[in-house]
Amino acid sequence: MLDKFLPYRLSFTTNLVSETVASAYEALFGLRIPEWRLIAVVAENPEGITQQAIGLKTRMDKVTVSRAAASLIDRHLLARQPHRADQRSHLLTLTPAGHELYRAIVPKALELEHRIFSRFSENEIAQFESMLRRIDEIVLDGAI
Amino acid sequence: MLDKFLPYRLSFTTNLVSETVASAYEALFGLRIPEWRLIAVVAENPEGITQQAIGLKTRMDKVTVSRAAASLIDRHLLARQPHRADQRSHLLTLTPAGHELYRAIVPKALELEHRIFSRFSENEIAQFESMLRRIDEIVLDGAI
DNA sequence: ATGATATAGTTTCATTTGCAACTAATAGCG
DNA sequence: CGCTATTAGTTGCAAATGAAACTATATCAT
Repeated sequence: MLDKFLPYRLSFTTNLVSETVASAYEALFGLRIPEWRLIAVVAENPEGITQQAIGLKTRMDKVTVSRAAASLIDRHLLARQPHRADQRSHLLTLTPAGHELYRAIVPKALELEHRIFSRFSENEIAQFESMLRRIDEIVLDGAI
Repeated sequence: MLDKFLPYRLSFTTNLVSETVASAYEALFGLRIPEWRLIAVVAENPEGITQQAIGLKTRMDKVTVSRAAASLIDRHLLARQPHRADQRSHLLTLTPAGHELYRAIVPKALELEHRIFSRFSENEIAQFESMLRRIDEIVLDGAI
């Protein structure tokens, strides 16, 4: 039963992968997963992005986002720009050091991904990703 | 970058699915995920199984297993049999109430799984599971 | 046998997590 | 405008997690 139960298998595999990835980021860059996610999202939104937008995109709790942001700002990897349109929030952007770190992480992340999926063809990888997204859709559509 | 990064996608999807499953188990049976896993594993090992064997199989921390077992024993869903071969451990078995609960959960779990994967063909489901297992192999083989 | 080392399981403690309450700013409605 | 309701983000608190220390039993080498 359990062994063939897909939510269990999914969780099992994800834990394995996440542990691997988390310890690599920690060892190489001193970043935890939420911190790395913020760096990546902010890097992809060079015009700046609010914490709540990050939360929406990644489904991370706003508390998690808040704490990751605070920690990165402390370390001068992230900066807050005033947000004209809504002064409750700020726009997060990367500092030069943040950019540099991002550029250093990306190739390592891709390399790691490549190793984890080393026995998959391009085609299989695409298919796997598409299946994950279909599951997301189903669950998010509330078809539960 | 992040959006296409497979360890991230995997974690994203798993979180969605796990939240769904966890709240269903909690609401329907008052069980947390580790507790449900113990019930299932013990049900599949009617001759009894030790906590450490459960930990090995499921990769749950021994503390998690210990606490889930204690809680289930408190609720008379699980019982400890003496373990002749090694008295540091016990063999966990289901009580009649535990069996009954197990028989009640299984169809609900399958139904939920069915809903989550409703847009997948049998074939796709098999393929998805096999991919997850291949990832497990790669990571567990230390090919990282 | 006897002492040294290892293992099963529990307990303790520190860390992580996320909900809920809070603060500050905004939006909507009279 | 001015009052109420809502939202962005932080802080406080309680629950969940896991590493490390601990207890009890087992194994192994002499």
